[in-house]
Amino acid sequence: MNTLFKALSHPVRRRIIAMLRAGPLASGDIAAAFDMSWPTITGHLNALKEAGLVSPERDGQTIRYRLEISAVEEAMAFLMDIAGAGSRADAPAPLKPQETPK
Amino acid sequence: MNTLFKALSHPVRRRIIAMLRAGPLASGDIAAAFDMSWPTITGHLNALKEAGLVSPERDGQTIRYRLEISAVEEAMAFLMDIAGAGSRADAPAPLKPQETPK
DNA sequence: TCCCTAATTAGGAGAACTGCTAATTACAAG
DNA sequence: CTTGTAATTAGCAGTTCTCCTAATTAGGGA
Repeated sequence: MNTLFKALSHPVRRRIIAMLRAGPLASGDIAAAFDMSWPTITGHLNALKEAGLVSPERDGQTIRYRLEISAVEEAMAFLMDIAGAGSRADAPAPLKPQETPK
Repeated sequence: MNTLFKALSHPVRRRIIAMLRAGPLASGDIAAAFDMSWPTITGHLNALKEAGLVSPERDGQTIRYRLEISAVEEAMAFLMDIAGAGSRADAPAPLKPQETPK
């Protein structure tokens, strides 16, 4: 959960995710879409991978990254949990604690 | 959008948001719920405020923070946009660009 | 084997983040 | 005005993030 939101907190990483909506892309194709060095993009891809947001698949020389919807849904679940209960004092039942930050 | 996800990326800030689901709370009451100094919590509240996730209201000496659902919904909209279009190659229509990171 | 392309890892500089203590502001009440 | 409580701002140390260039790994083809 922690790495998930941290991964989402950088504009370049969010844009990479948006690119992958249409389907898997090679690392190089992603890097080419940005005005940054390829190693920097690799770093962002690693952050996304660690968060479970993407997964790499090797195909010969190229490595293609696929978007993992389930991770996106996990983040969404957290937000729905909060948006669901308004700021009214008569909230129904706050649900389970669901997170216990150290 | 940027500050929004950045605000959500810290466990303490997410827990503060979760606390506010039930209704507004005073700064001191929030600080008391954590094992950290009050000024540190003030810092987190400022981050949440800048992201539009909470808004402060003064009432005498105390300052109460209220959760702003609309900001939560904004973040949710971004995620739905992505989860909506799967990783299938025949995606319908990627929607508007909606974000153009520098 | 040797070379080329695809991609990652290593290492480091500079900025941003996160926590603290001390000092300050804001309000209420005597 | 002075005192006390609520809360923020100021300033600083240590850590993490973000970007770069240089070096390295991995695979495909001559």
